[in-house]
Amino acid sequence: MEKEVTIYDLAHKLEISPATVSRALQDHPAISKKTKKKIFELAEEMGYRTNNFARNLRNKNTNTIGVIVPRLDSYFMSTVIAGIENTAGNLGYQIIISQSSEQVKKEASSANTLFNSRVDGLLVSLAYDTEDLSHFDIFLKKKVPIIFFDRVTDYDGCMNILIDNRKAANEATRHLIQQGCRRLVHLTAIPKRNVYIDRLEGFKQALEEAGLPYSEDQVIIDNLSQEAGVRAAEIISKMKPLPDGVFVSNDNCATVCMITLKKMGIRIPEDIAFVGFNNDPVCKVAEPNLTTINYPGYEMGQVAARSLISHLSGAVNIHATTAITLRADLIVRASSMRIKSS
Amino acid sequence: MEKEVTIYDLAHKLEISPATVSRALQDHPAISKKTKKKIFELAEEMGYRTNNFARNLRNKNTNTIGVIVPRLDSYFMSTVIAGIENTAGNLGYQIIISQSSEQVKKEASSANTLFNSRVDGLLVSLAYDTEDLSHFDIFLKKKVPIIFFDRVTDYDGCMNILIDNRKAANEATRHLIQQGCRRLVHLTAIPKRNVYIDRLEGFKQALEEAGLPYSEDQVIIDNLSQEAGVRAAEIISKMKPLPDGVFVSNDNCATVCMITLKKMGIRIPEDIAFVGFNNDPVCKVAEPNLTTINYPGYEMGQVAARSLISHLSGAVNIHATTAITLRADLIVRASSMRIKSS
DNA sequence: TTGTATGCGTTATCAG
DNA sequence: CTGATAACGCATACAA
Repeated sequence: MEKEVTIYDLAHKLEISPATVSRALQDHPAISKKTKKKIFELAEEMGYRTNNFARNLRNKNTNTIGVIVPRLDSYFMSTVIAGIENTAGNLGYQIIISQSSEQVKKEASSANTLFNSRVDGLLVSLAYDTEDLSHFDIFLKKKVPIIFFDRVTDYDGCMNILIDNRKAANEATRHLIQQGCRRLVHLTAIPKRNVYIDRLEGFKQALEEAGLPYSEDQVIIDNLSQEAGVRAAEIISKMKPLPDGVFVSNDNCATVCMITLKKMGIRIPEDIAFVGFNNDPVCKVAEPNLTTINYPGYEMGQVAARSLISHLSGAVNIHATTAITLRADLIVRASSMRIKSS
Repeated sequence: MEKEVTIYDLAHKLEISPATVSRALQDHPAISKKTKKKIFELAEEMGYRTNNFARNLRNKNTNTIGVIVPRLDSYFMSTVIAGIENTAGNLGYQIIISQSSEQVKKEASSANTLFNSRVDGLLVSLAYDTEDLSHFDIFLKKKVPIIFFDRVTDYDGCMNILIDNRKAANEATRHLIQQGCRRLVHLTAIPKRNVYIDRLEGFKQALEEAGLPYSEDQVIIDNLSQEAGVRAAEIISKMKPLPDGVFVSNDNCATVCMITLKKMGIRIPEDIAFVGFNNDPVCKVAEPNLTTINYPGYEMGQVAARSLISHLSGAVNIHATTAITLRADLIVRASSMRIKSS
C-alpha cells in the first residue's frame, strides 16, 4: 500500500497551512482565487483524493443512503433500485443495499447494520409481514430520516412514496366489469401489507359500485409466484360457475395462471379475462398480451431518492409531506378485451 | 443529534482505560473474560456502536465491496446482486452498487467514486463496449482486488467468474441440430464482449462439428431487447429458405421473437425451433415454453462475493486462480422439441 | 485572506 | 493482563 496524499502533503509542498488547503478544496469563499488554483492544480498533479473517513469522522455525515428491500430479484424491484441509484448518484450520494428476504428478522438486522454504517437516510420497502417497526426506532432517535416506498406503513411521521393501490385495483376491476365480466376473482397475497390490503379494497369497491355481490370465495390468497399461478388456475377451473374475470396482483403470477387455464381449454379473454399488476416485461410476451397496471418503478426510485436527499440537504422537510402518490395507469391489452372496440 | 457513546464513555464508567475497552470489543485474547463480560454488558446497556469512520481511518479498510454492473434492471443481474448481497452480508461486508448504464464513461466515473469510497474490493461486470480498462488502474496500483463476472476481460491477473459461454452455446446449437434443424440462425448482440463472442464461437463450432455450412447471414446482431425480438422476427420471416432453428442470446428477446413469428403463422417448434439463454422466468410463460441455458446468476453472485472476501481476508490469493467457471446447463422445453421423445 | 491548535473515535505500539 | 499515548486525515473555532 503506497502512502496516500493528504492535505498536509499539499500544504507542505506549497508552503501554506493545511487549513488553507482544506478550505480551498471545499471552495471556501474566504480563500483567494489564486491560492485555490494553485492548490487544485497540485492536488490533481499529486493524485490527492479526500479521505472520507476522516471527513465523516468530523462531519458525521456519510453521503450514503441505505436501502432495504424485501427482495432484489424481481423485475419491479430492480427497476426501483435502478432509479434510486441513478438519482442518488447524480446528487453525489452512494447507496448501500440490503435485502430482508421477506423476513422481519433480517430486516431488523439489515437496519442495524445500516445504522452502524451511519447512513444519512434510509429508503425502505417493508417485508411481507413486518408489523413491529421498533428496529427503526434507532434511526428516528438519531433523526436519521426514513422514507418508505411501495410497501409502506404509518410510522411516526415518515414519508411514504407509493401508488394509489386502491384506485388502481378499482380501475382494473372496473375495466373487467366494463368488458362484461360479472363473476370476478382476485388473486393476491395475504392482505397484511398496504399494497395487498388496498388492492383488495379497490377490488371490493368496484364490485360494490357496479352492484355486484362479493363473497370471500372470490379472493384467492397465495404468494404470487409462478407456481401460485398454477395453483390458482386449478382452483379457478373448478369454480362453479366459472369466473369470467380475474384480477391478479402480479404479472408473472397472472401470466402463468392464464396460460395454465388456456391449456385446460379455457379461452382468454372470451371465457375469462385477465388483468395483472406491475407492467412487467412478461406482459408483452404473454399470449394474449396481459392487461395490467403500469407501476412506475424507476420513477418511484427516483422520487424516493430525490425526496430523501432534498430533506438531507435541508431544502425540504419530508415530515411536512406524509405521502407522495405516483400515477399508475391501466394499460389495456388483449387479455381483457372482450368487447372489440369499434 | 444526541451524543454517541464512545469507548471513552465505557472506559470512564468502568474506571478502566479506553485501550482495554477497545481490545475487549475486538475480543482480544489478552483481556480477561471477566473484564470482557463487564464491558460487553455495559456497551449493550449504553447503546454503544462502533464508529466505523474512526476505525477505518485507522485501519484503512472498510468492509465494503463495490459492485459495478451494466444495468440493474434485468432479471439476471438482479439475481446476481441478490447472491452477492446475501454472501457479503453473511461475511460481514456491505455492498455499494453502481450501474454503468452500458457506458464506458459512467463505468469510469463509478469506478472513481468507489475508489474514493475506499472499497476493499471490486466486483465488476463490464459495460457493453468497454475496451480501455485504464479506469481500473488505480485499484491495481493500490492493490485493491478486482473480480470480473459474466462480462469479463483479461486484465492484469484479475480473476474472472463466468460460465463457459462457448460450451453452452455449442450445447444449445447441437441440441437444435439433434432436433433436426439444419438451417440455423443465431440472434445476439455485437460480439464485443466475451459473452457474445464466445456464444457465437460455440454456435459456429457446433455447425462445423455437424458438417453444416456457416455464413454470416446466419447471425443477426441487435441489442437483445424485446423490440429487437420483433425486428429479428421480421428478418427471419423473410429469409429464404426459412431457418428451422434459432438460438438467441437472451430469453426475453427470444420469446418476443418467437411469438412474433407465431403471429405470422409460423409454427414453433415445428417450423422453427427456439433456444434462449439465461433461464429467465419468462421462459415458463412463453408458449411454447422456452428451451434455454440455465445461467446460475445467484450462485455466480455468491461465488464472486465469496472469492473476493476470501482473498481480502488472506485465505486465498485470487491471483493464483484466473477463472472460476460455473455450470450452465441446457434446459429443454417445448420450444425446441421437434422430435417427440419415445 | 491565512495560520494555529484541537478534536472526531479508534487502534496499535510500547511500557508496565 | 492493562494503561498511556500517538497517530489516522480532515474541518473548524479562534487568532492574526
